Amino acid sequence: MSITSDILRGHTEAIILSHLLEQDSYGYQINKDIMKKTENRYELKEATLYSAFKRLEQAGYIRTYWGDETVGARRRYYAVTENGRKAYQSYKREWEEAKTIIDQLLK
Amino acid sequence: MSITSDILRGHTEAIILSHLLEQDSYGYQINKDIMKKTENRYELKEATLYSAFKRLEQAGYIRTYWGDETVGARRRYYAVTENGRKAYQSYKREWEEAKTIIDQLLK
DNA sequence: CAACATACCTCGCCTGTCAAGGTATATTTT
DNA sequence: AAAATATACCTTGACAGGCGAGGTATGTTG
Repeated sequence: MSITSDILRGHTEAIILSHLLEQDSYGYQINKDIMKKTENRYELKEATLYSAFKRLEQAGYIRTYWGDETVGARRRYYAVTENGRKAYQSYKREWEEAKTIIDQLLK
Repeated sequence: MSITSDILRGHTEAIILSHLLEQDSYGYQINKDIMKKTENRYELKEATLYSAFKRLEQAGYIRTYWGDETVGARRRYYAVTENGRKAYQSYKREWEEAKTIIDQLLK
């Protein structure tokens, strides 16, 4: 991993929501997907992931259900709710604004 | 202020260094300048500012000296060191990479 | 003379990250 | 068959940065 977590801090929830908007998924898979998407430049650590799930669920942005695996370990799937969809749009706008501001300040 | 602090977190030191690279300055002024530069969309809170100064000085990225004001309150000026200049370049590269990664993940 | 602006600074809480640990099942290697 | 690895879940507690709230001192303005 080459990116320090403090810079990514605060984006975890948006990253998860974005990923779940593509399709429902589960913790272990999301962790692997993020690494793959970023070619190992960024890893969303498991502990970070699960604490974000908790916040997202409490906020009503995601809901969960158990997969019906007949083989292998059980999987807890996550799905974005309607409120989550809206929250994602808001996160995204915030990111665009933050990007502009930081770019302005780091000249 | 419209940008949440968690998104800006971790950029404080880079923002300060960038500002000081333009010219030496002091706490109160930097605080005002950042607000002006961002048209009040972002405020670097004083407590945040001073704790960042401490870290930057401890890291050897800035040095300080007292202004020679004959009127008004005394001012503690900050100046970027050579190491600070290098650190800034590093922060900047990190920011560019983080930007790419987040843009990739928030589709 | 009260209020506000300039200028400095500290303390302690809050929150997100994550190392380290744990559980259980399935597959692959020795 | 035992050991190692991979898949999958989860919690605890430490740590660090941000910042609200508070403090000090001087100068200016209504």
